[in-house]
Amino acid sequence: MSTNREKESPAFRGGAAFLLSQLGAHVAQQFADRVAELDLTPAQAGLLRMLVQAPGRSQRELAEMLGMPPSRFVPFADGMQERGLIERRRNPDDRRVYSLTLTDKGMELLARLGTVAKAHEEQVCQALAPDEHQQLIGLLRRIADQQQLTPGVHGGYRRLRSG
Amino acid sequence: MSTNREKESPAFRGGAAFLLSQLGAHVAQQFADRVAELDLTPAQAGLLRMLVQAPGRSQRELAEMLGMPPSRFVPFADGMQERGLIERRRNPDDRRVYSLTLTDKGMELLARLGTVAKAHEEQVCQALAPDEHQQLIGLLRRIADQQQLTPGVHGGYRRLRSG
DNA sequence: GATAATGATTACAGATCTGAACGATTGTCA
DNA sequence: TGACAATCGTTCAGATCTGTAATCATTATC
Repeated sequence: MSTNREKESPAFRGGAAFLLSQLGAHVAQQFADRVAELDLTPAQAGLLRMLVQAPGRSQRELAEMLGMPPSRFVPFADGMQERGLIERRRNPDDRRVYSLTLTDKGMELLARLGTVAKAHEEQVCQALAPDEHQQLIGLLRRIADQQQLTPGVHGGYRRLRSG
Repeated sequence: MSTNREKESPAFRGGAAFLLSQLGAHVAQQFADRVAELDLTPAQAGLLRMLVQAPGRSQRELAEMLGMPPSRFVPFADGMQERGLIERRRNPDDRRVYSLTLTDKGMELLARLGTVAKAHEEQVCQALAPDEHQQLIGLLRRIADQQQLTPGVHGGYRRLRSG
């Protein structure tokens, strides 16, 4: 039952899981190329998006969402602060935590990021008719929900863990 | 035109490009966890698949397909050879190149890998009815073709390049 | 008011990546 | 034939990246 020529041929192209992984890596790379023109990495772009969705989060929460250890988040946020994109503000209620927010310059860049993301979306889905495009989004959201992925948060800014 | 509450809300969950990237990372991580039980990394699993699809390729070709520099491919192949999964054979016509092939042990492991991949596919697409599952595969293949991705080859075993 | 817990940060050691070089072999061309 | 360039596999050193654990300030517990 392992040599059916008909059953095995789809395996050469992979099922949905393989295609998602393959396309995901491809799409992520293209996005990285695009945002590089704004001097941003995908993780930096992700932070901008996260800060506008829910401002005032602590660094630990943000690091958790981005899938990076807090120790790595510090120099990561440093760079964005030095560029004037984000602001660290001490929380008056708990002076241990920093509340991170976007600066005006950060919001400006986020707007340009939106333009880039829109162009990227269209370039990726060129092959699809508008109704198919919506169909795909629907299917992907159903999977994302069932897999309990946080909407709008991309935890993939880490290397694949083997354990 | 940038503050339509209706138009902006889907952006919070992301379009198809974001979902593909998010789900791709998630699915790739789950696959990594699964194949780890076979003492394999995703890249190693990919090499096994590639060798059965088209045996006798040179290391340089394989490295190219996997998206890693030849210098990194060498220790990568070393490990698999030491485990007796692949074989390096000098090409009689061109003694510079090695032709890599699967050993019996490698093919055996590849069979177990197929079982793992099948279970993974079902787990990923739990949320979808059988016809939706096929629909999704169809849409993803159309995109993959249009984006000129090599069928069955996952070039994402590299870090995201910023340039 | 002493002790434990938490957030941010730093220090450090280990893994990992990259690009340039090297030896061996083959193609090219006078 | 013989010099020269190109290719394949490989190695190596420098740079980069990554996670763990220790440190400091602040807050919760009791």
